[in-house]
Amino acid sequence: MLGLLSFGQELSGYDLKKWADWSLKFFYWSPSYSQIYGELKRLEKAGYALSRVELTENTRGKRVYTITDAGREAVRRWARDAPVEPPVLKHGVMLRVWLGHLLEPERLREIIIQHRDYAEKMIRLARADAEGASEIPAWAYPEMVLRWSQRYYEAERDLAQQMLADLDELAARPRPKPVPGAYTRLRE
Amino acid sequence: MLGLLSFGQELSGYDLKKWADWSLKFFYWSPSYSQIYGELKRLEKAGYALSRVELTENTRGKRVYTITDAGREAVRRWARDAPVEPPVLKHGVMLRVWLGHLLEPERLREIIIQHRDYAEKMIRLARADAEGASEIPAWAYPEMVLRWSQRYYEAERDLAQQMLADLDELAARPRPKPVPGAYTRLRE
DNA sequence: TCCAGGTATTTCGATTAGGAATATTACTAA
DNA sequence: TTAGTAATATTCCTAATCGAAATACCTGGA
Repeated sequence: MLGLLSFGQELSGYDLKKWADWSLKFFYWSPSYSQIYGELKRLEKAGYALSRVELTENTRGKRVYTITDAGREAVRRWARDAPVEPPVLKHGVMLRVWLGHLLEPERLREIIIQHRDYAEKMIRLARADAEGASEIPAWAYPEMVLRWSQRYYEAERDLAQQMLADLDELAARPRPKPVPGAYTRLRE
Repeated sequence: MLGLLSFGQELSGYDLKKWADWSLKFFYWSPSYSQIYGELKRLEKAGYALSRVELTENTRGKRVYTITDAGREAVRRWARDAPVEPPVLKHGVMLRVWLGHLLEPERLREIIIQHRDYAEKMIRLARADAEGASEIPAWAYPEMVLRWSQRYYEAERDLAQQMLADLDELAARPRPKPVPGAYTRLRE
């Protein structure tokens, strides 16, 4: 949240959510509204953000937040000093492949193909976002991440394609004789 | 959890946790103990799992669970019919790059290098796990996922390397003249 | 004038995380 | 033989988080 505010604009909770949805979609999840509004209050109490109620003519008021120097210092400290955590991945598609023994091979193929198509969609989205390359120096980093995202989803697509090939190879493989009791000895 | 049980062994909550930690580490998170023990009770109540207390000589008892036919049918249904959700990614490293304007360029490099090293470690781990390729047919799918994981982390490593190059390119880039007020017009 | 859709925030229950607490057993080294 | 620590096994508790719905207002178009 402080990271989003660190670009310098005044933002409402609603803005924060929309912007997080939009800008982090390729590499991070976006917190829920309840999370955001609660956190904004805590940030203000902690002195990391300041709010005021914006009352434009014939608009209902909204509370907008700006980051304070202390807040900027706090994100900066986090970005600089927090331990580099490994990325968190929850790959439902791979979980399904992992449970391949429960599915018909054709259904498994379909699932992987759907995932490949999803990756392709993400490539197009990232490419579209990367179009409007601006001259503003602060945007240089988000743009770098956009390029990374493009390549990431290209890799994801290629990986899915590879897996389809592996699946064919598995289907063609001569079946080894079943060992008696094999399934109960799995943990050795 | 049902997926883990679907391989056929009797497992305790503790086993479940350890096995989840070990077998899903490349592509999925592992639920917490509290989650697991609570869920096991619910699964039993729902008729998806059966438990008994194992009391070997001079061992303290432990409750072990097996999957029932209804349980097997439920995971199978999930694996087959549940909508193919996009993978969830929380890439803290990219979040940091995105906030690159808050860091010294050298620190950013260090962070990316650490991430590349992490990817390399994961490649080695996946390779090591893939070594013991078994003949047991049910293992074929986990092994496919292992191969996928290897390639996934290879891509992650290459992507990090690319990003280091991009970073150099950015540093070498002639700085555009700062536009007055540019930072406050970011949202247009 | 009506309705859909976007803006803006709050509320609530359910889920999940994650660590501490509690025991017991197994292994290792002094 | 004993002391210590690592591993096994489960429970408990608090805080974080989700996600969906509820509320309400504003705008634009049919």
